[in-house]
Amino acid sequence: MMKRTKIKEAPKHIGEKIKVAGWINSCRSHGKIIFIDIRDESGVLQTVFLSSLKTEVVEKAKLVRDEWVVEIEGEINKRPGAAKNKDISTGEIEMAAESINILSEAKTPPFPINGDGYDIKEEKRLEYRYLDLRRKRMKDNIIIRQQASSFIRNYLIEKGFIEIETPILTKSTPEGARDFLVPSRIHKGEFYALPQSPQQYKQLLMVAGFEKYFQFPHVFRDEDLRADRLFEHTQLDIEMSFIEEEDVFELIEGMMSNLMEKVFNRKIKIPFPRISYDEAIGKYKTDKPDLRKDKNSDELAFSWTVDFPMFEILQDGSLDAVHHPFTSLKDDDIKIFEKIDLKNFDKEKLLKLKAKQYDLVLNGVEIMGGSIRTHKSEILKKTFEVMGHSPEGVEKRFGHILEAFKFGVPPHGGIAAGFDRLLQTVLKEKSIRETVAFPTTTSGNTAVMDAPSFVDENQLKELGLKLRKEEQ
RNA sequence: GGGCCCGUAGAAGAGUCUGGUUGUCUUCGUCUCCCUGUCACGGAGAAGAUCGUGGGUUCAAAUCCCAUCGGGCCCGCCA
Repeated sequence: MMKRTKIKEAPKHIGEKIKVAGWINSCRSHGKIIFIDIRDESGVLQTVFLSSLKTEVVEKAKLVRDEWVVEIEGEINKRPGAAKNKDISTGEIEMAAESINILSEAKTPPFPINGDGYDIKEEKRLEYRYLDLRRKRMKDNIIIRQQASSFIRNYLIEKGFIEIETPILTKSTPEGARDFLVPSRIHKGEFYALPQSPQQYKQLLMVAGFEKYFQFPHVFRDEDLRADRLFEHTQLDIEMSFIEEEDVFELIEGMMSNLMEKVFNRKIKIPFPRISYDEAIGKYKTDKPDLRKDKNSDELAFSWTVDFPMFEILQDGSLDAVHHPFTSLKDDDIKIFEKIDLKNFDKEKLLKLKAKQYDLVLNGVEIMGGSIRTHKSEILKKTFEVMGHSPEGVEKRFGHILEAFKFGVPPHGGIAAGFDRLLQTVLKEKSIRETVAFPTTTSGNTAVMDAPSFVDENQLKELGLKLRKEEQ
C-alpha cells in the first residue's frame, strides 16, 4: 500500500505518483473533466479526474461531496500555464488522479466552512466546534497558539528556566475571585478549589531553590464572562530568585521581541516605554494606555506600567493591596512604611506608597502582570495589619507560606501572562474564544459537550452531597 | 446582581417600528440535469419554514404585550 503524503509536501513530488488523504474542499464538475480539491491539515490540492479514467473511478468522483473523507492516488504535475493559481500555495501543481477511495461520507455541514466564519452565529459554531475548527482561520489560530507556546517554552528553557507543574486540586484562597470548588469524596463536606493562579506554589518553589521557574498553567475563576474572559484560561507563569524589576523587564522584552519576530513576523522595538501609574492615570486616564494613539499607527504598542500604589481604598473605607500582600514596596517606601505607626495612622500616607509592581500592556490591553515579592516577615505582618487581617486569619490563610519563609527564602519576583488574551490581542481577534479550541459561551455552557449537567444521585451520595428538593 | 441588543428554510440577511391574501424576497448552500481547464467554475430547473418556546390582545400576529429558553456586548465582579 502506498504511503500517504501530506499535501504541503506534494510540490516536492512532481512527476511522481503519490497518495493524498483528507477532506473534500470543493468539487467542480465540467462534465468530462472533474476537479476535486482535497484538504488536509497542511493545505489544499487540486486533483483532476478525466473521463478517460475507468468508469468506476469517474463514477466515484461524481459521487463525492464536500467534507467527505477520501484518499486519492495520482501523479503530481505542473499545471498548464494559464491554469496556475497564485492564491494557493499548491497552485502551481495539480494531481492527475488515477483512483479515489471513499473513507467516510459526510452530512452537509450546518454552516459554511469556507470563509472566516465571523458572520455565523457563535452558538452554532460552538455546537459544532469540530467543524468550525476545520476552517482555515481557526486552524491557523490554534496552530500559531502552539507555535507561540512552543517558542516561549524553548526560549525560557534556553535561559535556564525549569518547567514545573503545580496542582489543579488545591486549596481555596479567600482572596481574589470566586473559586471553582470540587467536593472531596474521602473527606466528606470538604472541598478542593481549582487554582486561580499558581502564585503561592511558585513562591514555595523559590524557597525550594528552583531559581527560575515557569509553566503554562490552566487556571480557573468563577466570575461572569466577557469577550476577553473565560472561566478557565491558560497563563504563562514565571518566577525568579535573586532578581529586581529590571531583570524581569529585560527577560520579557527579549522574549516578546523574539516571539513577535520569529512567530508573528513582526519587528518591535525594545526596551518598551515605562510609564508610571501616576503618569498613566494623569495623561491617559487609565493604567493600560493604548500607545498606538500617540504614535498614530496600527503597529503593536507594548509598554510597561510601573510604580503602582501598594494600597487602594475600598468603598467601605478599608485598605486592600492593589496586587497582593506579598508585593514588595519600593526601596525608599519600605523605610517610610516601617516608620508609620499603625495605632494612629494616616491613610493618605499609606496610599502614597509605591510598590514594585508592573503590568505589560499591549494595545491598551493588560497582557502580563507581576511584582517583586516581599519576604520580610515584619513587613508582611504590618501589611496584613493595614489590610485589617487578624493574626489568626493570616495564619489560616497564609500560614503555610509564612512558615516556608522561615526556612531561608531568597528575594524573588515574577510575572504572569494571560496567554489566550495575549494571542487575542496580537491576532486582533474580537473574542478570546477565537484563540481557544473549545471555549464556553458567556453563560458557561461548554462547546459540543452538554455541560454543566445534572449528575446521578449515586454520585452525589458518594460525595456526601444532596440537592434541595425544589432544585431537582 | 444590573443595563442594552439578538433569535425568520441548512447559512447570512431584509421583512417587525406602522398587524391584513396561503410567510414575500436576496445571496450562499443542498438536490436533479447539462457542460473538457475550473479553482467559492458556469448554465437550467427543483426542493427546503412550527418566524426559539409558551401564553395573551385582536376578526386577523413573524409583526403588539407578558413570561420563558438560548446567544452576544457592557457595568458590577475578575488580588
